[in-house]
Amino acid sequence: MLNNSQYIEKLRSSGLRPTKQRIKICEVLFNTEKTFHFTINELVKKISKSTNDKISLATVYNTIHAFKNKGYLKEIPINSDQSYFDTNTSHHHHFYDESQRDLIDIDEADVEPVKIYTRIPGKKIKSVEVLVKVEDDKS
Amino acid sequence: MLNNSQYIEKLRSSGLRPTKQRIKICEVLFNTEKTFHFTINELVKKISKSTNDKISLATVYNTIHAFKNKGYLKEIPINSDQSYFDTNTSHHHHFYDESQRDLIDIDEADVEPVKIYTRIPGKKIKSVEVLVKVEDDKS
DNA sequence: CAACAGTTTAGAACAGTTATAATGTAGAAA
DNA sequence: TTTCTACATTATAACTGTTCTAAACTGTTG
Ligand SMILES: [Mn+2]
Ligand SMILES: [Mn+2]
Ligand SMILES: [Zn+2]
Ligand SMILES: [Zn+2]
Repeated sequence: MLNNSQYIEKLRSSGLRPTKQRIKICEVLFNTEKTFHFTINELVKKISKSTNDKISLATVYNTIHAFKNKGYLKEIPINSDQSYFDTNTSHHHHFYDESQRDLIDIDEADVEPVKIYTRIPGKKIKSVEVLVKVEDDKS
Repeated sequence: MLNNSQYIEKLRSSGLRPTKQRIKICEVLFNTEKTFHFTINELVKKISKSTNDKISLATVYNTIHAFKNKGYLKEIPINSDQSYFDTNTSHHHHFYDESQRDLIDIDEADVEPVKIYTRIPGKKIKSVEVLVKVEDDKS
C-alpha cells in the first residue's frame, strides 16, 4: 500500500522517469495488501483490467527488468517455460504446486536455515533458495 | 560407463525403440566417468563431435524428454533462458555460478537436510531442491 | 521377406522475450 | 509559459529455445 510519490521514488531510484504508464505498473505491483507472484502475461492481464489505457508489452518488460535489477522484484527460477516474478523481495523460499502451476511463499520461520558445508574457491554466495515441488496427495 | 545392452534397456523402459541415433545419444549421456550438466545446445555439439552422422534436433529433444519423464535425467530450474539437464539423478543440490553460467553439484553430505515446518493441505512433497547462487568473490 | 508401426528428419510453427525506430512526452532551461 | 531535448512509448520485427508436422525411412514382428 503505497502512494504516488513512493512510486515516483521507486521509479527514479531504478533509473526510470515516472511516466503515467510506469506509475500504473507500480500500482498493480505494489498497491496491494499482500505480495504476489506473477508471469509477464498475468501481469499484463492485470494491468488491462485495472485501466482503460493500453500499456505496451515493451514498457512492461522494461519496467519489470529495471525493478528486478534494482531489487524491487525477484525472479524465481521454476522452469524454462516462462519467467516468474515475486513482489516479495525478502529472503524466503517457495512451494511450487505442479498441478496448479502455482507458487506459494514459505515463511522464513518455517524453514530451518540451510547449512552448506562446502564452498567454491574464489566465489561468494549470493543467495540460497529452496524450491519445494508439491503435487496432489492422491496422484 | 555402460554397454550397449544397457542403453537398449534404458531406451525400451522409456518407451523408445533402440535406434542407432538414440544409442548414440545414450553413449554421450551415460558413457562417462562422471555425471554432468548440459543444455540441449551443448549436448547437440557434444554429439556432433563424437559422430560423423548427424542427429536431428527433434530426435535429441524427444529422447531427452522421454529420459526425463522416466527419471533417467533431471531438469534443473535455473532461469527461463534455456533448460538445464543433469545426468546425476540422485538427490543433490547445486551451486550456480552466475559469472561462468555453470552448474556445480553439491554433495548430499555437504548440505544439512532441509527441514520444512509447514505443509500445503492436500499436497504431498515431490522434491526439495536447494540452489546456491555464487559470484566472483571480488564483485 | 513383407507389412506396418514407430522413427528420423528438415523445416515450419510457436511462445516468450528483446530489439528497432518512428512518434510522443517529462522535465529542465530560457 | 514556451521551447528544447533526452528519454519513453509503441507497434511491430527479430530472435531464441522448443515443439509440431508430414514425408521419407527403418526396426520389428509374423
Ligand atoms: Mn520445462
Ligand atoms: Mn532470466
Ligand atoms: Zn515468493
Ligand atoms: Zn547436478
